Amino acid sequence: MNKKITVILTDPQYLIRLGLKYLIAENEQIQVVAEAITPQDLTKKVFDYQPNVVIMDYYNSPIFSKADIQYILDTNPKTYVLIISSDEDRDSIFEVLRMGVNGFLTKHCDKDEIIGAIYATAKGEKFICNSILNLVLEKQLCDASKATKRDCAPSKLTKREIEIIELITQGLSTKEMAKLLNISHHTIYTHRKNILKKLRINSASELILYAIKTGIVET
Amino acid sequence: MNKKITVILTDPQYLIRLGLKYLIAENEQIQVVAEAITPQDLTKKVFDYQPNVVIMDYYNSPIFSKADIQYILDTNPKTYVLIISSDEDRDSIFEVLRMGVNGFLTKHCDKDEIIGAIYATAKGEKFICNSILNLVLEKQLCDASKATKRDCAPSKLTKREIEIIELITQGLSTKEMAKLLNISHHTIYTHRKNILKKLRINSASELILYAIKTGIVET
DNA sequence: TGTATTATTTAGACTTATTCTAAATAAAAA
DNA sequence: TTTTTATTTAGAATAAGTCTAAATAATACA
Repeated sequence: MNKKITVILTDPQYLIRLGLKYLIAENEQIQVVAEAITPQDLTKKVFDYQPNVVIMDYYNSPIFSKADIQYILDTNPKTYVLIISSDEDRDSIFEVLRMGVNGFLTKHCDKDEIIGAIYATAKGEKFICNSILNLVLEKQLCDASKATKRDCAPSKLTKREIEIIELITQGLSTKEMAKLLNISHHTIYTHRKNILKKLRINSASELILYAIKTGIVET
Repeated sequence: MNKKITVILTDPQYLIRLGLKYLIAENEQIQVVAEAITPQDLTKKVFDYQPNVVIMDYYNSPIFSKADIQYILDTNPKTYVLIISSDEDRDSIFEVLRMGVNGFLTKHCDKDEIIGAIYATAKGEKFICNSILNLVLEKQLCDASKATKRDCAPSKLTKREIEIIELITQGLSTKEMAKLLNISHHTIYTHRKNILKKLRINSASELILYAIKTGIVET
């Protein structure tokens, strides 16, 4: 009757994976069916195993990007994502929660909270650990108009804009970019202006930091 | 004749402790004799058990202060400290290394590296994992606060130049920097030119990446 | 299908940022 | 003290970036 809850682990920290594995091994209702290291690896294994839960880290410089998480959620309706975050950085928490993940823990959570979160996530319920919950309550996800606007995050960047960000972080000058893309240097400026506006930032430095944080570029 | 290596664990993250415990349990030569949560707890247990190795986290807001580490090292000559750092702590790496800890890992290290580090640390040898080692080698900077010079390579960059880098990575414009430092904007340009020349790079982007890599600035 | 929306592209006039050359002054080391 | 290194600066020339405003291309929508 009660089928086991199947789980895929993706945390890049070996010790965390090991700890989780033993923790889960103590519970007969939950079974780790695979571990994944790369996004490609993960999407393949999610497809193969159709797990109930993917347990995933979320660092400042995530190995698994938001797009990866989104893709998994979109293509596997029965698979839910449980984030175990290493930090309590507010901004990334809200970003992740908006993506539609079901569980959110920190690595300071104890055994009961972790097991509880796995059960809840597998059922498609939300589970957010206390320390995170406090943060969430402090600053409501969307302050005022939640009914119509489900989009209080900074506007999404277009493909071209992300391309420009990549080139910027590679240190290319505006002219070089224009030449490379065979477009006017004015276009580059326009894109950049829109990027800074969308991200509500003011400088190339912040842009690069953003790119690193969101995993657009590798450090 | 081969006595077991005795270890005390102090990491506040439950999963990390659990992972370490199971990892160590697989190795007959190493034995966890205690776990400690608070500094008082730790100093008492170190005194009681006289372990070969104390495995300790080091976060940005450490539960165990530098003074705690120093105290343990000073009062227990046969006890060595192995730091397992979360990788966000780049700035503090150098601080910790100067304190005289013997081992330094990140939580991304694998089993072999961890076991190897415990062995090395227990013998009083140095063990620094590869990712940290690279950082150490890359960073040719002494911090401004009169660090002992033998501990880090002589700085290629001057104090002022590092100051400029910090401001650049904070996203300040040249004019803002000039105003802040009460110097001509030309001076800023000169510094920047020299910085780029010294680091053999060509753009602000690369400079920011450099600053992030070497821990001048946090991501 | 046509229409609205969004993304991508561009120019010209204008402003600001940066480089170059070259050197003076200050601080530290030999 | 002398020498070296660090920090500072200016003026002229050049390059980079901004602003306004809009055209075109691609996509979603009904």
